[in-house]
Amino acid sequence: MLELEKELNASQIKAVTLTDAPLLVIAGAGSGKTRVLTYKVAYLLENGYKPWEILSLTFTNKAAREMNRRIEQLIGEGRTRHIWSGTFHSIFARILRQEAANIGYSPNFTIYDTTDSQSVIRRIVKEMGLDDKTYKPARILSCISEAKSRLVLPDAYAADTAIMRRNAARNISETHRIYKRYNELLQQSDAMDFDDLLLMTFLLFRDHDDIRRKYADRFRYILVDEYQDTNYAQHRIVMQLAPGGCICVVGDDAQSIYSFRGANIGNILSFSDQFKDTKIVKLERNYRSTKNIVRAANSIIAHNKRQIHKDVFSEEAEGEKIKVISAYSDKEEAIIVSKFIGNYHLRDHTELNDIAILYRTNAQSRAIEEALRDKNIPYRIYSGLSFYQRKEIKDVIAYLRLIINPHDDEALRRVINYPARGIGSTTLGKLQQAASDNGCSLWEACQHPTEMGADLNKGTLGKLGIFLQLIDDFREKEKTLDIVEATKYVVTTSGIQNDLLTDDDSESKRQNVDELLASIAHFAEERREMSGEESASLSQYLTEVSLLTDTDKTDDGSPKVTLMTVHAAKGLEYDTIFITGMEEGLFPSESHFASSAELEEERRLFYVAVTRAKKRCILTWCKNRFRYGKTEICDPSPFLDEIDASCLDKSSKTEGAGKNVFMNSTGSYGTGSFSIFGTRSSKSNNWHRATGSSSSGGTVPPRSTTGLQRLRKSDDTARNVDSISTPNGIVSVGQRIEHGRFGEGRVKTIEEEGSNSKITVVFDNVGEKKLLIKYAAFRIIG
DNA sequence: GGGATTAGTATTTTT
DNA sequence: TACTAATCCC
Repeated sequence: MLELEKELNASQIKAVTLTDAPLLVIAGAGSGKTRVLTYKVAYLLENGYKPWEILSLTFTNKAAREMNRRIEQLIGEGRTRHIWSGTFHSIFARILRQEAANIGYSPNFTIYDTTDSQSVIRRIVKEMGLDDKTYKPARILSCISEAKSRLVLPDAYAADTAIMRRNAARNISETHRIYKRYNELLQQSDAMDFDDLLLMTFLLFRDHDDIRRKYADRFRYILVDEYQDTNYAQHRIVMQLAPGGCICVVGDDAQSIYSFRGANIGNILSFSDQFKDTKIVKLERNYRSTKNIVRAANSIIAHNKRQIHKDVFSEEAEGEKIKVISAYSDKEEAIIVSKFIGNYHLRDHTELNDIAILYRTNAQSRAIEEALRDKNIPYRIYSGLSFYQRKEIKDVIAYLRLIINPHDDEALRRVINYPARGIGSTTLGKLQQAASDNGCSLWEACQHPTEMGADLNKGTLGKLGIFLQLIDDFREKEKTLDIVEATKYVVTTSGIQNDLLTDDDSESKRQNVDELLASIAHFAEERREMSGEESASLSQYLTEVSLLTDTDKTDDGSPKVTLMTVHAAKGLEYDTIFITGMEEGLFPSESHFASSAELEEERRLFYVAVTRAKKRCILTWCKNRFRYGKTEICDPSPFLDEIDASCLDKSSKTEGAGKNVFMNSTGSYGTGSFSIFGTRSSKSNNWHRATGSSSSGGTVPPRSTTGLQRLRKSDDTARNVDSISTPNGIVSVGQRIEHGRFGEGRVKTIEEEGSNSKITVVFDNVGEKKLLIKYAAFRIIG
């Protein structure tokens, strides 16, 4: 039985138990939003709703997982399995695969990522003979993306005079033709881009009311998290699915920071106009931060005009004042931050895991990384480039994509001559021409090149034939092998393995391919656990991977300071937060001075940054910043003046500035003075990036065998041992550990198998599970 | 087909 | 400055 009164405050209880009217929950920062959502699901389940009648939509995989974990914790594992819980994109991809026949797609359609989409556009621009200086792929794609997220199809796009006029003004008046052609090519390749997953779902429901009704009837209750971040398409689909208003959306307009990606703050501001008789519940008590931080944050956001009024308050301690510190340069700024961290760690015993350094742009991380390295402070960094964006990974995945969907032109182009097999750009050009002449995919053109008018010589035809046989062979093998075996087969047979082995500096690439294989194994294992299916399909894996980002990658959890952009920090919290680069033109970003709407978004971004802090918040800015190869003179951010002066530590300003003069003239501190972790060889990768090539970097001793050799060896060299070194410390048989999802348990056996080492653990509540050390999130408790 | 040079460009990026 | 992508040349 749920004990709501004990666990929740009055407005939280209201948000949980109100189920007979459309509900808008305005959840201030740190107000227990996830708590409310999980309790609400539990409450629904206790009040007659079946798991499969609940649809829970989030924006990130991480948020989805966190929700599921906490619901399980609340009501036990078994009952959550059939809840439709996931990201908009993954849930809709699932529906679209099920209903693919109705919209002219196959159930195995490919999901194109941004790179694939841009490459298609690049080709179209070339094909149409347009100037690639003005028709830049990224620019055009963002136009198309914007149109799709507003549910504007190519014909309507071309007919929209406002759009056409705007495009003409921007010198890209042919965009509508590119848009149309782009859609044709995607359809022909049996592929959808990210925006299509939403757009197609909308069209499916709009044009097939029986199908819409099927889902609308099934989902008796719908929950949507982060509603301020929904775009128009998502908003409309939600309306299609919840015509009766059995819906609860949760969000905070003050934390809307993704308008540049189409998020429409209006969706939450006007929610009650869209759904009749909407009830609004405001969660205003902040459980996260000190009074001082909440007051400071309120004073910042008060400068915005467009918002839903709320009184966020804290009942926590008064807390430290916010420090504002100026530095002479970005280098000094970094040194000051690392110095503070050293002090906090030594004097106040602040855990490194409880500290985060935030910045507006990724480029700012470099100086900070250097300063932290100098002081041997370990850090993890969430940066832009995803593991899955790496060339070697994309290559392998392209082969897998081709197995599932041979019409996937982008995958075919990627691998037709990798590894090199003598099918160069000339041949590809001819095939491409044949394909567009015949309105078919490249794959079909490859099947009958001569008939389709591609004039290839005997030798080339032979090479092409070998390639086609290779892919056919893969398609055959895929039917019988499980996904890990199939992928290994692809890596060895395609020649990728050989290519990576003959290249001396491919060590990290080999490791990455290894890691990919491990992640596939992990995926298969997880699927077996979750759904009880015998084996996961390649198609499922590819869907998951294409909708995955690097922030979803697991980390070993060892003590490290976290570095990331403010955007990436949304939804997270830390005891101590540094916000660096508080300069005019950087934060707020200079391109945002033009419109007040954009300045308000920057201000919300600053609000998000400050409200990440539980106890301590330090703001830094530099008088000089090195940008684009030049040192620029900077003024402090106007946002600094917007903070209520009573929340600021007055002494910090002068103190910081004074010291900087000293540091500037001396260049740096001695490296040993803040070496809190002893000296480590800079070669050993103690500070590996979250997106880095090796997830076992600092703790597992380096091996001399190459990645692929190790991988194959590890299959038959698995042996049982008594203890093993893991990123979380040494684990021995008989020890107790705590796992993020399974709770506490005792280690039964350990299989040493290189990077694929596993431990078998008997969990108190969920029984025996095998965990892959590399990925499992656990800690030793005894 | 692949290495080397050069030109261009540079927020934020849940999917 | 530093990275990527496109093109050039062998």
